[in-house]
Amino acid sequence: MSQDTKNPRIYSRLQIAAQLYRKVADRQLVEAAGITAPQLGVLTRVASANALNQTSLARDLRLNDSAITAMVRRLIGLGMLAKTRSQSDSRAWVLKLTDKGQDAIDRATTQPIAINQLIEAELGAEALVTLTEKLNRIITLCDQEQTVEVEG
Amino acid sequence: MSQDTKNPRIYSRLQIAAQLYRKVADRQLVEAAGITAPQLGVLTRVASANALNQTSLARDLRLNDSAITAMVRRLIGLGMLAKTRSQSDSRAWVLKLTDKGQDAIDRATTQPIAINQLIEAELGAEALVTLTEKLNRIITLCDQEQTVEVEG
DNA sequence: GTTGATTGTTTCACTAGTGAAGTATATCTC
DNA sequence: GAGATATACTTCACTAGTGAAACAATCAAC
Repeated sequence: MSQDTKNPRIYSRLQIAAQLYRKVADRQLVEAAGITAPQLGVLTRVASANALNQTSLARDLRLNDSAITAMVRRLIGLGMLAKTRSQSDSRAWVLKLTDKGQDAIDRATTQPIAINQLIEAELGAEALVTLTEKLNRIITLCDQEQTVEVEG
Repeated sequence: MSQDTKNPRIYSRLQIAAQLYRKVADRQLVEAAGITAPQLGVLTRVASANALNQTSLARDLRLNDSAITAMVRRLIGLGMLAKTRSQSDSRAWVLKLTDKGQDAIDRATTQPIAINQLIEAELGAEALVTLTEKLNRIITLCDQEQTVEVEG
């Protein structure tokens, strides 16, 4: 009984926070820009690079190749993204924003997303920094565990 | 450019940390106990209650009713869980652990899950507490945003 | 005691992710 | 330059979640 209140705490808090944050952010983002939070992540990455292929995108966002395949398909379906064959490597695609995709980014950055502002304001700059640091620490530890498993 | 390194930082760090943590924890848990982390969450909740129905379970874990329907179906498929009609309310099911389900919990609590121990050890007790507090703060803020939206 | 609202559960269509296996193109090596 | 290896991407089957709509059983009110 005290076991299931000690150990899983962090894990489950993290899951609940991430899930809930995404749910609320999605709702507000879809309202403001017609896209979800993960989709905005893809679009902004494509916007800031200048000839991105899917494998690099996957690495940048720390996602699976197949997650990117699906993501890109949806975004093309929404008319936010376009892909053309790379001239230097005919296996690869070059991803480009459409006007509609740029528009979505603009709307998402112009209209403030309430939940982001609320969390930033309530936690304060300092707490945000230490929180980010701890999350990064967790990410690093997970990465280590993964490589250990693969090698061992 | 400085915009997409400022605002989405927290959101995306949180998502990446939660996703990665789950991936690693799942791998180690499946190895140790034959179940995933969310499944362990369900089983331990069922174990600690004494006549749980799905709606209460959903509330406890902060999940959708339909997520529970699917979760329970999978766990029954694995032979970890059983459900019988409630005698007091014939719409509801009463969830019960099978021996195999109890066994999975035992194995998950006996064999330490490396990633949990690593994170606890590396962050330290104090940092864990403040991290949990901040995650709870985020959860509360998201809850508020949700109820505001519904009412407004 | 019907009638109407609420509650417990399911189904459906969807997003978002993993991992393994397959295909096609590039690249390295001899 | 032919063969082995690596890389870019897709497909498939899966877990895990959301939200809306439906259905049946219960509960409250009249």
